[in-house]
Amino acid sequence: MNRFGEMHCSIAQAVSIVGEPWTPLILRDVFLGLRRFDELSQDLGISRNLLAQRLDHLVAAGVLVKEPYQERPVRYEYQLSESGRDIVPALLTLMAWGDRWSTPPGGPPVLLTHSCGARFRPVVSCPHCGGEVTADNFTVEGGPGAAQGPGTMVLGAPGVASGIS
Amino acid sequence: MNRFGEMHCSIAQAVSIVGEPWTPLILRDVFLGLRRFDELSQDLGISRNLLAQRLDHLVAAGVLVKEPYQERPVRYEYQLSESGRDIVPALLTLMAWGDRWSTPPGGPPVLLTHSCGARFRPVVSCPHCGGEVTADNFTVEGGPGAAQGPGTMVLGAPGVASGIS
DNA sequence: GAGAGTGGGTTCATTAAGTCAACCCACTAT
DNA sequence: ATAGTGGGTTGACTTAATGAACCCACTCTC
Repeated sequence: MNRFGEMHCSIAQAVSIVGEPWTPLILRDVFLGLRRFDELSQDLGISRNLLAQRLDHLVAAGVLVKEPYQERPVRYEYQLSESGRDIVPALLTLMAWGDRWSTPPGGPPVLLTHSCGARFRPVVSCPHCGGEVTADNFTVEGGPGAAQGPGTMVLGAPGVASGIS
Repeated sequence: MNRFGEMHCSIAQAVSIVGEPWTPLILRDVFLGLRRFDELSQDLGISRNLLAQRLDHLVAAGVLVKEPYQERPVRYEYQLSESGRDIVPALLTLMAWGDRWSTPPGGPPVLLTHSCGARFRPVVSCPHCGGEVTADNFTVEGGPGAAQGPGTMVLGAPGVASGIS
């Protein structure tokens, strides 16, 4: 796609797909039930050609699937694919951060309720111990796919670690 | 800043700050220990004027702080502020998603180790029950700050819910 | 004390991307 | 036959990103 897609960094990979302007909001709307071109166009106020381009990109990336919901005339709707559904929690963590650091007047625009019944604020945790992950309590090191290249100098040297203030 | 900042949506708020091209990668690098203009410029291969602009933006948004680390001549370094440190877990979830759906040949470029000792893949969970949050097991509803406006139609009507397939 | 080096930028011309309004087409409903 | 709907495309205009060059204050080396 763009140059981010060529970097050996999973953040860059994710950014090459969901880092384009509007894309996270398109995914949010599709998740929330808006599936048709015109609904998205109206809700977001995005220009229609750009919306068409973004949808194409997301379909090509496998994040959305485009399916006809009627014949004559053929009409399409967009839905989240498996990878699209899998990115929803990541969007939630971004939302939680936005809520925390730039809450609009009146309080948070949305509230979340988990299937356990609790209203919750999403946290990132370690699946082994269940503890929350923060900038201070984990380390990073180069993995098997680490490589030198643009955007990855800092990881090129295996063993580089961080965190644990 | 841009039009995303005016939307009544916390995802849009987050996107208005970290959704600009390069910004997530700048934050990643600063977190990993690159703090100086030239280090960032070299690692990312970003043009220098754009890097300067992004750093200014991030400092203005309170995500980074700029501090002199020597006098005569004055030299500055950038570090994560509290809100900057708080966004790191959100970047991890994006990274995990990138790892899962577009792993580069050779495996994931980085490995994470939690303070509990386990090598882990970050998951998003509900702090009350500890259970993982997926696209299928939570609901969304308009909160006190919900408002009509561009980018928020779907949330304007309180009570809109989703999830729980 | 002349020249090279370093850190942290700014300026400028070129190219790519986003925006807005208008248009198009296949079909349906009235 | 006319108007409406869904899902786009086209084209002119404006904004943003890129790459290379330049600048300045200061230090280090000879």
